[in-house]
Amino acid sequence: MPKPPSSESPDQSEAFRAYIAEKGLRGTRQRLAVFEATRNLSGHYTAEELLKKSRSIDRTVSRATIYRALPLLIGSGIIREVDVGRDHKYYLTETGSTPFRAQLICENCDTILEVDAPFMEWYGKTVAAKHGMKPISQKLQVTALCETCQKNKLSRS
Amino acid sequence: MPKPPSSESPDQSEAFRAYIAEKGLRGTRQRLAVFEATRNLSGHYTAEELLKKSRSIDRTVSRATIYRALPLLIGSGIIREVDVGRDHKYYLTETGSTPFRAQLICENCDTILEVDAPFMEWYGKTVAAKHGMKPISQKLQVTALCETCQKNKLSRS
DNA sequence: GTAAGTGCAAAACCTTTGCACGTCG
DNA sequence: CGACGTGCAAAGGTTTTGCACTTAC
Repeated sequence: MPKPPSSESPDQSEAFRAYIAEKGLRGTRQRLAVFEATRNLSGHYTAEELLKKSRSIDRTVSRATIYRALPLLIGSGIIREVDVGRDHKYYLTETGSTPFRAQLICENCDTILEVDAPFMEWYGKTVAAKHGMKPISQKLQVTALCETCQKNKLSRS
Repeated sequence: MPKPPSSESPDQSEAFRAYIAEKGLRGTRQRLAVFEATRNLSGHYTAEELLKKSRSIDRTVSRATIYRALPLLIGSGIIREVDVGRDHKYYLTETGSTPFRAQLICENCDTILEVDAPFMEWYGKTVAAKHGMKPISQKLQVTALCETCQKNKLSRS
């Protein structure tokens, strides 16, 4: 049984293959490896972490390929980009929940919590309409200090 | 009339001098020039634009000084930083309005509109508290397509 | 077969930093 | 005077790109 216990979402995989086929793109070994990597990652990860995971599936995946694959994965709804203004961006494998989510970020340890914020849809529509604009997306982020870091800060000062 | 119509806010200037004095810093020629530059800029500007304006007041201001002055200006409430995930950050001279403002950004032409969003304060407090966190700041941004760009996009395709 | 995709390494880009000199107080 | 601030230029670090080689279809 040389078959490793990896892919467990043949449907999502099909969705991805369908997406790239539809766009006239190619299902290369590397692209499929990067896709596979997103299946095996949870939480918020960086491009670098995606590269590492992808390479554990296919050693030939390069950093450039990761960066070239990211727009495809985002466009096909496989992953979501989360930019919290830090040095590097984070990515998140989509799980089918609302696309309207806010981020609660600890300023000290950079931990990110995703929280549903369905009213964002209404807010975006309303505000955009008020200025004759067509809403595309909305972003809501709360920077705070988590319990652990609150204690550490206190004991430090 | 050789006197140009520049500084018109002696009180704000005092507030800045007080702030740096309070922090044990120095009121150097360059710092005051950068401050003065913020008085003569409106809307969203970049560090580079602030440098240019500052140099029009004092030729000796360097790019490094701008970047070193920014945290001071932000800390003293003179300007506010607006990071919309573009290549460079934007800065905005404070006018005394609510610090709880959302940004409405045109995805195509990058124009930024500031809109009051007072409920952000409540939202931040509530969400943070729900996770035992202490809120620090919140950010709400709506990406959209402005009227002009909507027309251009249509006529282009 | 051929055009899209890939790896490598260099480029890009804003921002930060090290260092020696200048200057505020 | 002495420490803080400055200019210059080089470094930093993620993401992008040019180019020649591969490869999916």
